[in-house]
Amino acid sequence: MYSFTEENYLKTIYHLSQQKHPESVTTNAIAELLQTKAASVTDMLKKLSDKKLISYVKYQGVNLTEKGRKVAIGTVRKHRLWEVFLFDKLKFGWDEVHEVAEQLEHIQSDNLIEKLDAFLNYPTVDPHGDPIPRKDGTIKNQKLTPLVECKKNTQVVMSGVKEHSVSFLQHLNKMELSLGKKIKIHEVHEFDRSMVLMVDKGTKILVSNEVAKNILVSEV
Amino acid sequence: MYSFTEENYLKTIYHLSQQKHPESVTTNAIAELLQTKAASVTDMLKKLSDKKLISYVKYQGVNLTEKGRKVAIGTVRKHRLWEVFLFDKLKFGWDEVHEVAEQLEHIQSDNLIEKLDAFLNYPTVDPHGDPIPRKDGTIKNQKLTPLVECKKNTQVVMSGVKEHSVSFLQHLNKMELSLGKKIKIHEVHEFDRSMVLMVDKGTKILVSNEVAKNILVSEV
DNA sequence: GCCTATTTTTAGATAAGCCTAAAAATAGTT
DNA sequence: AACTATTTTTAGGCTTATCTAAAAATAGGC
Ligand SMILES: [Mn+2]
Ligand SMILES: [Mn+2]
Ligand SMILES: [Mn+2]
Ligand SMILES: [Mn+2]
Repeated sequence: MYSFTEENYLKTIYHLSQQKHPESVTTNAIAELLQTKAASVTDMLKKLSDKKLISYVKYQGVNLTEKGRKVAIGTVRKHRLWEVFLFDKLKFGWDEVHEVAEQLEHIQSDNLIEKLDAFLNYPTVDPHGDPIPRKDGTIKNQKLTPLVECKKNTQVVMSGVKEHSVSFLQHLNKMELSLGKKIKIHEVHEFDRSMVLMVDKGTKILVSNEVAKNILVSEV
Repeated sequence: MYSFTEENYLKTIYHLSQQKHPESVTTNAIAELLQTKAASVTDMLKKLSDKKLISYVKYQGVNLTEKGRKVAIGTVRKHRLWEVFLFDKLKFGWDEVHEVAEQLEHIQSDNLIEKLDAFLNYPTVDPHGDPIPRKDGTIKNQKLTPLVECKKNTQVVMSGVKEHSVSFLQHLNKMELSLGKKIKIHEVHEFDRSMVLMVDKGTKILVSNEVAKNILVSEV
């Protein structure tokens, strides 16, 4: 139905429009996320606009139409289901799944995605804790709190990440921090806002403020 | 490493060179299998030749080089592993797997294929009974016999198909014939060379000569 | 050896997606 | 309101993979 490239653009516009609501998405922002040039983005925006997938006014940025939003969410759904497959079944690391899912998300077969969903037992979140859109396009968005906002002595569960970069995920691997771990905030250092955590009742570990800002937790 | 299109051309040349040995593969044969035009094929042959993937002499047809054969076999390996995944894990029918595997085979990640292979428990044949090339490029080719060559009262196991079309596979579904079934040749009608089979010691079924020619069997 | 049907290649276009460089529009500052 | 820095678009090209139509090569019959 839609090309590899069109799906990538729509997904990118979708992600950007989630970030800075309710502003329109800019040409440069798209170019940066897609690692391409602004001129190329303008070309594609015209094409997507012709196909009624976005509403686009020259120089004013873009917004997804309902039609475009459906395609974008469908692509996000495919991406996250594949990530679950790679992580749960093939034993990829959570730092490795994104790159491969970036390709797999463009395989065209509705039947494939439905069967994959069933095979994975209808997962609701991906390996990074992000929600998997349902087939009908709805998304159950559970609000997660940045670890940094938690007070001393509270008990929480690590449930997501704000930053998705490979280097950040690998850093968490080294710290043996992964989704599902029970975390108790043992101490918060005033000086640099670093936190001492008690993980799964094991040894205490220290995380920097930068790390604590990018870990998302939920109540026990 | 190699594009979607290049992989498809190399795989097609490989399949054609398997069929009619030791002749060179012709431009028209490639065009027909790929559902494209001869002029387009000539363009691609030049490109593949420049990349030393095929040996190509104008008007004389093509042959894969060792380098090209490796890429082709790698693609066949990926295709058949994905078919096993779709059939065994996602419960696709054997008439449905080819189309989707045609896309999945182009996902670029050596790691993915190794992990998929392990997940599937290192299968040796795909859902059509075709051998899966090993990682090192070797292929264990067990010789299968066309059912039509079997004599009355012999007992065999259905182990492959010669024809891979969706309509033939669906016809076999209707007849409840699938890989692994034990077949005893109960009778061979002289008139139209149709055969009466006893399947899994159940009821007798009649298959036409056309069908019997395209079923491959091995000894019990 | 020549003629003809068939196959294959060349020539010239097209479409998608990308690029650089230049021009135009916008937004922020005075 | 005018100047300027930044953003965005346009203009013109490039690459990959296609196509149609025409030209060239080949193979087979006589
Ligand atoms: Mn992608
Ligand atoms: Mn994810
Ligand atoms: Mn393919
Ligand atoms: Mn197969």
